[in-house]
Amino acid sequence: MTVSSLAIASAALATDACDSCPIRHRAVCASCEGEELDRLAEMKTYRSWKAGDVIAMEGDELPFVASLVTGCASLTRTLEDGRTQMVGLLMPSDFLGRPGRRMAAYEVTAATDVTLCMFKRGAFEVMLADTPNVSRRLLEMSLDELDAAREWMVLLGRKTAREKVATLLAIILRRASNDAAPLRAQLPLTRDAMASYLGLTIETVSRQMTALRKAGVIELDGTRGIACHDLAALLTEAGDDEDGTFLS
Amino acid sequence: MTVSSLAIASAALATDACDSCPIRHRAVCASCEGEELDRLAEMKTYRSWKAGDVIAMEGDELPFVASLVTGCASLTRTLEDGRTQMVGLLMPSDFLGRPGRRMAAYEVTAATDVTLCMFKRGAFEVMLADTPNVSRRLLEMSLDELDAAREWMVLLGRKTAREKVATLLAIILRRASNDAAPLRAQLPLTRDAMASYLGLTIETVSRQMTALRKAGVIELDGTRGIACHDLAALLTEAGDDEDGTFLS
DNA sequence: AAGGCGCCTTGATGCAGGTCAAGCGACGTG
DNA sequence: CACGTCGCTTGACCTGCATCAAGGCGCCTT
Repeated sequence: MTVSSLAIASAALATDACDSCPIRHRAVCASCEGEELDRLAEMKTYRSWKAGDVIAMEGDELPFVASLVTGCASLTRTLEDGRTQMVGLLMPSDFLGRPGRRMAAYEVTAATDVTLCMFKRGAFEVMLADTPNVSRRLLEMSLDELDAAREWMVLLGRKTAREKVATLLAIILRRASNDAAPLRAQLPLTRDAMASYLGLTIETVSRQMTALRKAGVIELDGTRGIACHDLAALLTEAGDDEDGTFLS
Repeated sequence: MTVSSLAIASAALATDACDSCPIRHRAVCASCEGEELDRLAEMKTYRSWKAGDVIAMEGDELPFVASLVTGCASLTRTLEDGRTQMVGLLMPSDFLGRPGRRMAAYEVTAATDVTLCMFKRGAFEVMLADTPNVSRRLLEMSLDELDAAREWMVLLGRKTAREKVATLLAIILRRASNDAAPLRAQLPLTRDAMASYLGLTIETVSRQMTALRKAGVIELDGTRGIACHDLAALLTEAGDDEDGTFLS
């Protein structure tokens, strides 16, 4: 409403990680007009967690919805006997919390240090109801997540351990480095978290990582750093080396 | 707009499977007002497929969105080497097609005989844009599907073959019979489709079905009929019978 | 009636990935 | 410094499911 809040809004529009938008993405900001941005700016608060912190347990009251600003968080489901499967991996600009449902359906854990931009449910849902641009964007984001979940199901149901690990590494490498070989990244996940993502055990993940390294398709730098000159090789040739060239 | 179309709308409201609503569900119809129902009635057309028919291949142009009226259809993804994983199972009132994307992202196959209620994309999207009730309902449905996909991921990633089969049977039994033991159903899926759903082979599905029958937790009637007096037993005790009582 | 086909079941065997166990390097703490 | 812990790796072994193969049953066609 005031000149200063509009100035903040314009500044936000100049970056990809828009600061004033619940969905934290330029595509939305571009369609948010002044008044909406003002309302959002008044609703939001920030909060941070350390790597490993549990942000919410399954069944907890989650009195906010939020947009992930920095870091990486996971959604996991645990069966009665303790088996656990990751079912969501949130990266910056991803949305957390379901409008209209206060209970957390999954355990939410900070994989790395995390900052959330949080909105009180009441205010957010009022805004959703009378801001078609934002609700349409939220629908798009849900459908993108559904597509991602379906790709993930193919991975869980049909891929071999080596393909699983290669696929996950490729996803992370692509997100981290915007092209320009060699692709490099710091893994935001522990081996445990990777195993949970992939439906494998930690030992199998570890073995496949060293197998990929020995096959020459990736390089490891310490326990978190990875590099890859050829994503295609990672994804297709992974599992060759039949003559054992790299093992001798 | 006319008296007769309003009459049709009211009649539709009296049943759960609403005939005039793109989302085919009373919850939506209850929030759809007269004018919207009229517009929907003018947009829709019906079309049927036989069991086994391919409704759309991955990458096909899908010039409509639709609501599944009767029967059961599957979404599947196939890897380059032919491995295939089901990633969606549509039942009556489920929605098919993504607004804003004309390409089919998955192969759509009729599991049983199927009828779709179809809407031209252009008209549907115009209506979406200025009908908040319907677009909100579509968001809810997407989020429900996302939850279902995540349950499915737990199944694919962490459950044993026996648990997988038991879980699928329980889902079908619950949908088919509204309580009142013994639960009975005709499976809408072939063993092949079940294997595709579960990330297993057809042989393993078959073996687990007979194991569950021998353990006494289900009965089989021909190849498609199943019954179960005790869902809890199916889901928890599945895999016991350690002393072989039922095998002697 | 014979033959063929689609769908399902059952058996024998092999292997990918799980399980159990040991050890290693980095880091923090008394 | 010794010690414990945490995250990771590696090895040895085992098992659940895939694979390969055969056969049964219902149904259609000729």
